[in-house]
Formats: sequence, C-alpha cells, structure tokens
Amino acid sequence: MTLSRSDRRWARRKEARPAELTAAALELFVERGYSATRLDDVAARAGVSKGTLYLYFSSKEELFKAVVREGLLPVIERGERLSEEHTGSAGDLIRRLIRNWWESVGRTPLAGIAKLMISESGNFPEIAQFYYQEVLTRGHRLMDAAVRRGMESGEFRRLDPDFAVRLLVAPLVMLSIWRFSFDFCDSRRLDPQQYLDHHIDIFLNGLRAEGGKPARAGNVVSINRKGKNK
Amino acid sequence: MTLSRSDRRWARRKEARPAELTAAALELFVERGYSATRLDDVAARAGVSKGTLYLYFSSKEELFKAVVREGLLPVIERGERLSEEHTGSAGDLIRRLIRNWWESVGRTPLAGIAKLMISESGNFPEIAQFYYQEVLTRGHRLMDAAVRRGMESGEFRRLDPDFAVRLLVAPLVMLSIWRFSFDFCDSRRLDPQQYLDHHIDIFLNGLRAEGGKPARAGNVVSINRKGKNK
DNA sequence: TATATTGCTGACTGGTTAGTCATTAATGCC
DNA sequence: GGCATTAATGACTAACCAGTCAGCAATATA
Repeated sequence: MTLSRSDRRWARRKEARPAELTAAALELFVERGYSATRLDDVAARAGVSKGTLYLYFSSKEELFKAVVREGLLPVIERGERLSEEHTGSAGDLIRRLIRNWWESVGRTPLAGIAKLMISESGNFPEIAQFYYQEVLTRGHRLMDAAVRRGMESGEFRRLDPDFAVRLLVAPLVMLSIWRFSFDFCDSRRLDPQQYLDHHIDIFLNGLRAEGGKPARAGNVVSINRKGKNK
Repeated sequence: MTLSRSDRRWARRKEARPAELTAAALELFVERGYSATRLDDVAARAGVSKGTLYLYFSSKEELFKAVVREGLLPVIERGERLSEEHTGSAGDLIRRLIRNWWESVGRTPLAGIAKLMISESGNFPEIAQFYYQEVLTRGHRLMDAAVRRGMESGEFRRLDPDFAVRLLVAPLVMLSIWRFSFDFCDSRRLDPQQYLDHHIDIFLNGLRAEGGKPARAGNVVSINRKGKNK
C-alpha cells in the first residue's frame, strides 16, 4: 500500500517544528496542566511523533521553559517602547497599554501562560523566578511609570503606586485566567471588551484627583464592540 | 524491639482522619497540582499510610472532590446571612463582606482552592461546574446584591452590576493566587491588608455617584496593620 | 543512478504511582 | 484473660509515560 501524496508523515521541516511544538505544548499545558500533559499528545497535536519532539527539546522541562521564555518577552519590549514614546495624559497611556495588552496577549493563546505559570510555579521555582523578574516585574514597571506620571501631574490622587498597579493589573490577569478555566461553564460568556471598559472606567475614576474631569473609558478600548448583554 | 508509647503509628482515630486527609491533600494539591501530588505524600503528611487513605476515599478523584466540596460552602452560607442581616450603606456592606472573606478564606489555607480549581478545571469539568455554581455564582450574587443596593440608593453610579462585581472580586482572587504562586519570589512581600484597603478605596471611589462623599477604606478593613513598606 | 546525510518514526524500557489486599494490632465486649 | 471486630499497615501489581534508539525515508550531492 503506497502512501498518498498528501501523507506528510515524513515531511522534513526543520525550521517550522520548534514553533509548532511549543504552540501545541502551550495549548495542552494550559488545558491540562504540565504533569497531566503527555508528550505523545503534544507531538500528535504538532503533527509529529514523540521522537521528533526530542530532536528539538531535550526534555519535557526544557519544552516547558521554551514555552514560557519565548512567549512574552517580545510583548513586554513592545510595551516598553510604547510607554517611552507616549505623550499625553497618564489616563490615555494606561488605556493604550491595556489595549496593547489585549491585542497582543489577552486575546491570543499567550494569555494562557498566566494560568500555566500560576499552576506550575510551585514545581518549577527557577522558571517562576524567571517569569516573575522578566515578565511580571517588567510589566509592573511599565504600569508603574504611567501611574506615577499621573500622580505627579496632579491627574491622579497620591496613593501607593505599587498597590495601585497591582489593582490595575489584577483584572487583566483574571480575564486571562477566566477564559481558560470557567468561561465554558457559563452559557452567557464574559464580554472582554466591556469588562475592560468597565475596569478602566472604575479604576481611573477611583484614582482621579478631586475636581479632575471624570474619566471615560469607551473612547479608546472599544474594538469590535458588541451589544451590552441585558 | 518494642514500640515507644509515643509511636502513634497504629492509633485508631476514625473520626479525625477524613478532615486531616483533606487538609493535607489541599496543601499538596495547591503546592504541586493534582497530577504531581503523590497519594503517599498526602498520607504521610496526614500521618497515616496510603492504605488508610483508601479506607476513607475510594480514589484520588474522590479525595479531590471532597477537598473542594467541603471547603467553601460554609463560608458562602455565612456570607449570605451577613448580607441579609446588614443594615447600612452599600459601601459598608462591601467592606464587611471583604473583611469577612479575608478572615474566613483569604488568610486561611482555603484560599488555595481558588488556585487549585483554576489549575484543574480543564481536567475535572464536573467539579469545575460544581465550583462555578455553588461557589463562584453564589459569591457573585452576594456582591451583586450589595452593588445593586448602592446603585438603587444613589450611593453608586449606574454601571452594569455584573462587570462591577467581577471587578470587585478579581483583586481578591488574585490575592489568593499570589500567596501560593509568586509571593515567595519577592523578598518584600505583599501586605494583604494594605492591598485590600487600597482596593476598597479605589473601587468605591470609582463607583460612587458624583457629589457623594468620598469613600475611605481604612476604617473597616484594617486588622493588624503594619507599617507601609517604602 | 548511486551514495551520504539527516529529519523523522514508533516500538521498546525502566522508573514511577494509583489502587489492592493479606496481615497486624488496637479496642470493645463477655 | 479471651475473643471478635475493625482501623491501620505496607508490600505488591498493573498501568502509564518520559525518554531511547535502531531503522526508515526524504533530500542533497556527485
């Protein structure tokens, strides 16, 4: 029995394999967790056999590291550039940063890395450390600069910026997590756009100095807006 | 060789075992994840052998269910009573509910259930469904009543209460998760009290109607306050 | 076409662990 | 004390899976 032309079982695609494997691994790690993910399944989803996986990654743990390392660093760097170049109010910068986050992380599979790192931090302290320093702390600094700018210009009240930033970021992380954990439990799904709009609205109003003009969120983070449910 | 009097290896304590086992299991599940937790380790931490574990739970999955089921229902019920009995402003009710959450969940090992359910929802859709309906939805309803009360009395602006509640709860969940995932990465730990104070402050100010009196958070949720860091 | 190179495969193995069960010892009852 | 009951033990097994490797087939080179 000869193989049909479309049987790509033996296709040689050295360049494409690593990215396909890490993409498949990310999906399965997020879906099932690190331990519960079988490398046979990762390989199958990437369209190769397990042996091939081991041509590109020396162990399951190395595959995990690659997934985390390669995912978010470019995004962080883009955010840092965006922050440096920004001229305008702190509120607008925060809106842009959140919009940027949504477009390049929140609505992509990369959002799953948050859930993955939360789940596995206990088993991989070294990777958790890397993620903490190179993703969380840098992302935090990004928002921190915006919040301080607002406080110094008199746009925001003076609160501890560290807590303010954590409270700014927490709903974004929760949105990422929700998508991969409980969204499917609910028939009427969470609308991310409206959720982000409300967050920006409440947060910026909560932070703004007495007498400043009320913040309106809808004007920036409103891509593909759908009708409000109920 | 006779066993010393203090050798409790064969102690018969039928009543206490199940709670000790679920407590040990919660700790390990949260620390390592469900798959990566060995039942031998659970049994050892509870001071028994693996065979004993199987006297009380018919499988690893049943143990997991017991951990989730028994943990949070009493707390939810207490919150529901507290909400019904409350007289006073919506802001005060929200402060009390958060304080109550912190005392009976946030600062206890039960907080780990959030991380556990997030991590394992994909592998146990049935338990995820239970958790979603009996814990998340009921907790959500609790806060929802408070938020609506505030909107109807004119204390809060009129926003979609569903989103407002999600944004009220998100930082609490993140606080739970943080403790078990990244807190140990950072030398200068997150102070939960101040974090909650800031959240209540920003959120209530962000929600309050124009002309209402500014909300101050510090007067309710300030137990065991420590010096502000930096 | 012949040969060398190398990306890819899948059967195999060694270690690990959920779940079992024959045995042991604590307790209660006469 | 003697006997019956049952909580507790830990060695055992069957299954599962990360990681290996000898061979196969696509491609490159001559």
